Amino acid sequence: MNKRSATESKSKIINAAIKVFSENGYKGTSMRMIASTASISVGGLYLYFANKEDLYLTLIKEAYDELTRKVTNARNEAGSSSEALSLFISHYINTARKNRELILIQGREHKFAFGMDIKRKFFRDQKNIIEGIIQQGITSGEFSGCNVKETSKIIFCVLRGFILSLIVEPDALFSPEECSNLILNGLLKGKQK
Amino acid sequence: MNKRSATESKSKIINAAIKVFSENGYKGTSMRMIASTASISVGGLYLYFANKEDLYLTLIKEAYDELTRKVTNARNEAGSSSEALSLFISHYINTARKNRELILIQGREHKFAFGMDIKRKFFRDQKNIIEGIIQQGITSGEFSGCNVKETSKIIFCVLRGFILSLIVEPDALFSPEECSNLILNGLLKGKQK
Amino acid sequence: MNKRSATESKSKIINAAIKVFSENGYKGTSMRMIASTASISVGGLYLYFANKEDLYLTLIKEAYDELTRKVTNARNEAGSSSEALSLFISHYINTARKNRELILIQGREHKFAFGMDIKRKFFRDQKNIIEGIIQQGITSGEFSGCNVKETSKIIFCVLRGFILSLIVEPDALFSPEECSNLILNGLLKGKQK
Amino acid sequence: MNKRSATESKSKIINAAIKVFSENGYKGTSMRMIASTASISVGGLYLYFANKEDLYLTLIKEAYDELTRKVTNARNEAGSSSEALSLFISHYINTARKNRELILIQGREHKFAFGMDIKRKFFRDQKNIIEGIIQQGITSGEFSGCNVKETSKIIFCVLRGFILSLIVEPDALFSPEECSNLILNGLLKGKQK
DNA sequence: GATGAATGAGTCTTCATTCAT
DNA sequence: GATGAATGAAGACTCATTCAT
Repeated sequence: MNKRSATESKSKIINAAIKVFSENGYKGTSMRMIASTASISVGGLYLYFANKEDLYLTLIKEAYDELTRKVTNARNEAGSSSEALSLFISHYINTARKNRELILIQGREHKFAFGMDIKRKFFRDQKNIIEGIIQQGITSGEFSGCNVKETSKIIFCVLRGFILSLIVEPDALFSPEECSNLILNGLLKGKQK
Repeated sequence: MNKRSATESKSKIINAAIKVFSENGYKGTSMRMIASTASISVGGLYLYFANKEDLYLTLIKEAYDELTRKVTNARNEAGSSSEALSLFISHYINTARKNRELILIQGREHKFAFGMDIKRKFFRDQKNIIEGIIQQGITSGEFSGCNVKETSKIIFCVLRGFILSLIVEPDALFSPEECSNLILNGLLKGKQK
Repeated sequence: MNKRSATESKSKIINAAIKVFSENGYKGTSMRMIASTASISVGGLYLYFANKEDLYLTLIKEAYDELTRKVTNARNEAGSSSEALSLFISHYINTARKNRELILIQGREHKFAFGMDIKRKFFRDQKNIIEGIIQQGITSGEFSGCNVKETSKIIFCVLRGFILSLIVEPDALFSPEECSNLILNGLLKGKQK
Repeated sequence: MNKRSATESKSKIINAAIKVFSENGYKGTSMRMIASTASISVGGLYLYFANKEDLYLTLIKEAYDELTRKVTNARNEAGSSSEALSLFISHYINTARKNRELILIQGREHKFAFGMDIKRKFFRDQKNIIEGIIQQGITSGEFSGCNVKETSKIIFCVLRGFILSLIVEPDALFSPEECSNLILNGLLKGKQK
């Protein structure tokens, strides 16, 4: 019966849960797995979280909030729209890379019966930020007059795909710079960079 | 008690399994769910598949093979590299859209203890095809001299993200044309289309 | 994996459940106890009943129905009101004695969160029958003009107490005849029997 | 961290336990519930009672003792046997009504693995008192010559049923007077009251 | 071939009890 | 005295798998 402070235990649990959930998904993770990873008893888990769902939700909420905070800043720091988009992309990707656990964002195996409101809000927020950047670029004459909504969906999908690759297939990871470059300039020749 | 031919039963099971797995994930799907969707008995499932894993593996293998077949053709049908890439993208996306279940490809909730070899091979194949198209475009002077490996990873990530969106958030879906356009031309002004 | 017919298994479970619930109460009974008493696996229980509550409810419903049926007949078979009451009492007590499990009727340990509607209806029905008998006895001049409602409550309480004694303290059981006698004649001397 | 005297804490716990046990039964009551009702820590409970069972036993023992004390007096206060019986009944019922928690006496959900000796002794004592009253009434010529043992069992059952009704179904409660009246005079006409 | 009753290990969750502070 | 974090066994329920029919 190791006596730890409440906060210490809670953070041990959170870290363990992030690790185990991200490796095995929601359904594939048992409370026992989390407990043993956190070096705590099964019952101990329920001292800090009402149930498995609550634990999971806490996790993704935290991850979302952190990413949203960083990414929002990106927009404000930038001089031009190109720069804003590049910053957005690299913030997003670097945060995801560091917090491999962010993959949770994309968790999909439990039918989204819960937590979907959190997730949807997050996705909407992200897409709005991208749309804002692109719209501004078009208005300022920096970007060509593309379909804003479609384009931001595509960009968002690159990032989503990146995160999924973090778990599925680490070799698939690319650098933020190359990504910005492709999105800004495209593949075809004849664009003055 | 229905007397069906073996193949008929097997295909009923496969279709049911695709539907149910794609909606609920691997862990979220029970053999009973598959059986009842296939209008067959639980025991009947084990007449055609050794176990749940075997059934799942059969499924993704088939889905992969079909997509690979279609996508490979894309390359051969095309006149230019741009066209090849556009065809690849639209084949990929349209197939995925039609076979919503393809999302299985990306399924991640069961620790990848099995089936990972199949998946990895599939991913590698896909990326090789894209790399081939890009390389050819550069060689022929059609594309600018980008980093082939990185670029194809990014393109692959868009597609992967698209598939994930199929389940997660249908609003996020974009059109293949817009996607090809962005990838080919980029966002910045000043490219003659 | 003994193969029994569905009905056979279900009745084995019901009998086991009656026995175990009546001995240990709702909370004090585990599904494992019922399963092992029924010589069936734990999972087997859930083939026939959705959950513990469902099993319990089925039981008390059946017990109530049987008792109500028997007791209703009592009234119709009797010639006089005295006889009707005596028959009611002996039917009630004998049925309860035979189905020791009837005690479930009185189960109280789970806060009555469920099943209370069934129980209440049963109690109301029983009391109505007694009231009917007493009222008729008064009308016909057979009984003295007592407070019908109060009196039937008291009689009902004797029966309820009898059933509780079945579990708590078998020595406390009395004969239906003596009970009828006391209720009809009272303790005081000077009544011509 | 409240500094209370030991006796103060102990009585707070007892009161809380009476309340909670009587509402939820033995198995339905958790130590945490008692602790929080008593505004004490979980660990604090174990400072005064060895375990849950000990706490429960202390409770029913106290409740029994109180009732026995009151009811014993009844006998001594009375002039006649009729009066003694009436007093016994009203003391019993009124005490029970006031201490709704007395229902614990009848608690049945925990297999009676423990506490049964206490309970049995209590029941035996009560019945002996009733038997004594009846016997005396017969000897003195006040009561008719009924079967003493059977009759006292029946009377005891009315009281037991009354207590059970306290929880199960408050509408079923009757007045002590009516009860005494029925038991003394019976239902049939022709008795001079 | 096909059925579906049966199994039992495994899942989430609760709770009496202990003990470092 | 008092606290409350920690434990682990036990409970309700699920599900992949088997097998008698």
